[in-house]
This record gives sequence, structure tokens and C-alpha cells, in this order.
Amino acid sequence: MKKLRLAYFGTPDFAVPVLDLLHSHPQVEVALVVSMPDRKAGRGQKLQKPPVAQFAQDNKIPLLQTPNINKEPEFIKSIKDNQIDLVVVLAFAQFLGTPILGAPKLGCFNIHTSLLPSYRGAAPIQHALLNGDSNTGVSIQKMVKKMDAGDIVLSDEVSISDAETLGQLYTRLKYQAALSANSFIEYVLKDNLSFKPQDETKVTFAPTLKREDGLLDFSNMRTSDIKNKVRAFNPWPGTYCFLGKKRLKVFSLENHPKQLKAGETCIETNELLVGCLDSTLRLKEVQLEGKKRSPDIDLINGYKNNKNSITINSEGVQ
RNA sequence: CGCGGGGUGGAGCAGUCUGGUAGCUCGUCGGGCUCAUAACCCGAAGGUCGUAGGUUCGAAUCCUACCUCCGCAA
Repeated sequence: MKKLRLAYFGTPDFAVPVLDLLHSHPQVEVALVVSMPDRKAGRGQKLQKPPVAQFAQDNKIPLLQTPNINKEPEFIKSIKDNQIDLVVVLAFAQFLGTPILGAPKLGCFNIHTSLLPSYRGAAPIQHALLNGDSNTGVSIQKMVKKMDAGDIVLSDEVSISDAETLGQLYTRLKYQAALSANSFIEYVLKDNLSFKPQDETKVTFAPTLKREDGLLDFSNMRTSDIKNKVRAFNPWPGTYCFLGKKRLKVFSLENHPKQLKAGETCIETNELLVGCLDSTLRLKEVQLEGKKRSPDIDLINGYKNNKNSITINSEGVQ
């Protein structure tokens, strides 16, 4: 039986398990991998290769790294010439134009981490958590020019637990994506794909989150919103407020019965409490700029007799 | 060579500018008080002040190099 020839477009670690599965699938040949260019990253600005590109290199799969796939006409032509059956896209971070969408025989398919038509866009997992949803999923859609708007060929649901953080859900979906991709390949091999149009009346969007979006404004937010934000931003990009002028990252919270005004800070029995719009939260695990991540009691201990100077705010002022 | 902040008893910090053998909060251990306690009181143990070298009569403190942790930025 002839192998399915496909090209894989992806960039971060999230996209590696699916590539791994496809690469080791007996009836699939990953003929090409496309990824973003190496870029300077991390403290010290060292050049780093995207995980997907690294995988391709390690497994000797032909690799193209480009900042804009649409400006690679020769590559698009080679997809046709090399008789690529389909293109699979996951977390590629680039928009695909019409020429490339029509290049492979069966089309381009995108693995998206939400139950489409909900949360089209770059940050579906984060937004599901931000909204306190109890479930999400993995969808595979046949790509069209409009972002994440193609017909759905597969949709697997995943539940979200109450306290689950982005990091935990991200990891679960990373492997669910590989399972879903496996099902998808079975359908393709049996020529048994069904295409279900998206209900345009139910579309919602999940725009990219910026680092500044992680700001916790206790004076103007409800405890449930704060808690959802903290788990949606943990571990990246992280939520923060300020202790005086210094940035204070917040990793976990819990409700506290004490009554405080919105935005008011209080140290009580070695707990760091902050009032929100509707009730009070304890900042259970925090990290002060330049310091290690620690429980609130450790932060308080460091201020010894000067506990009154611990004032949380959202603007970086004294 | 992207910018910046740290490394001091088990934990978190002060002391560094203006060198003179180390202090605070918490924890641990012992004792006391209490019906009782995560509360309170008394006492104790525990530190080559990240590493190496230099300056000095004398370095946690000044100088140099290195290791290491972290915030910003991408």
C-alpha cells in the first residue's frame, strides 16, 4: 500500500508529539517539515531552534525554516511537484495564503485546541480557562483562507477540572492532539472523512495574550475572575501585581473569609490578604522580582518588623 | 556582548555606601502557662556571610574573575 505523503507545519513543543506520531506511523511518510526560523530567546539572548525544527533535524526529515511561508513560491511549487497528499498544521504561528492551501492534493488541515467554532485564534486554551469553562477539546478542520473557519472533520472533547492550570491543560491537550491526529489519519487512509461546516452564529475568538494582560487589578476584579486569570496564565506569561515598585508574580490563591475593601492589603497570621470587588483572596504562592518563588509567609518574614510597608497595588507605585 | 536584581544558621531577610570576628522574623529542640491550641512566655542548638584570588593590621562589607538563581525584554 502506498504511504500517505504529508508535510507538517509547526513550531513549539506543543506540536512535537503529533509530529512524532506521524513520523513513526507505518502508513505515513512525513516528507517535509516547515517551522519558524531560529530566534534569540531567553536570558542572554541565545539563538534557539524551535522544538519542531529540532525534531526534524534529529530525525533527518527535510526541513524548511522561514519567517513567511507565503513568500516561498518555490517551496509551494515543490509541494505540488513532490506529490504531497496533505499538509498538517499545528501551532505554526503563520497565516497560510490561498496558493499554499490549494497545493496539496487533499488540502491543508489544522489541529486546533478548542471545540470549534468556539475560540478561533491563537490562544484557545488560555481563553477557555479565563472564562472558567468546564470543557474544551481538540478540533481538526480543513483550512480555508479565513482563520480557523474551515469545515470540521474531527472533534474530541476534553474536560477541564476546577483548579487546572494552563500548564496542566496544555500538556494534556498536547497528547490529546496526537491521539486525535491518529484518528484523523485513519479516516484519511480509509478515505472516510466527513466535513461539517461550522455554525457561524456561535463563533467566538481567542486573541493572543500579551504579557501585560497578566496584570491583576484587585480593586476592579471579582475573586472568581482573578482566580481564573491566575490559572489561565500559569505558567506563562504569569500574573502579577506590584509590591511597592517591585513586580510580584502570583502563582496560586485561595478564598479567605476576612472582609477587606477592594484593593486593600492586609497581613494576618502570616497570610497575605488582598481585597477584591466581591470578597477577599489570600496570595498563597508568590514571587518577588529577583527572588525565588515562595509561600506568602516567607515573603512576610522577610519584612520582619516592617510589615506595614507591604502594600499591593496594580501600578508599580510606592 | 540586550537591560536589571539576588546568593548571609533549616526558610525568608537586615547589615555592604561610612571595613573592626553577625542580627531580625519564622521554623526546630527543651521548658513554662493553659481544659486546650496553629496562641502566649522563657531558654537552647544551628552560620568557613556563593567560589577563588587581591587590597588591608583587620573584609559579609572595598577590588578582580568565576559559578549560580531570578525579574524585564524577545
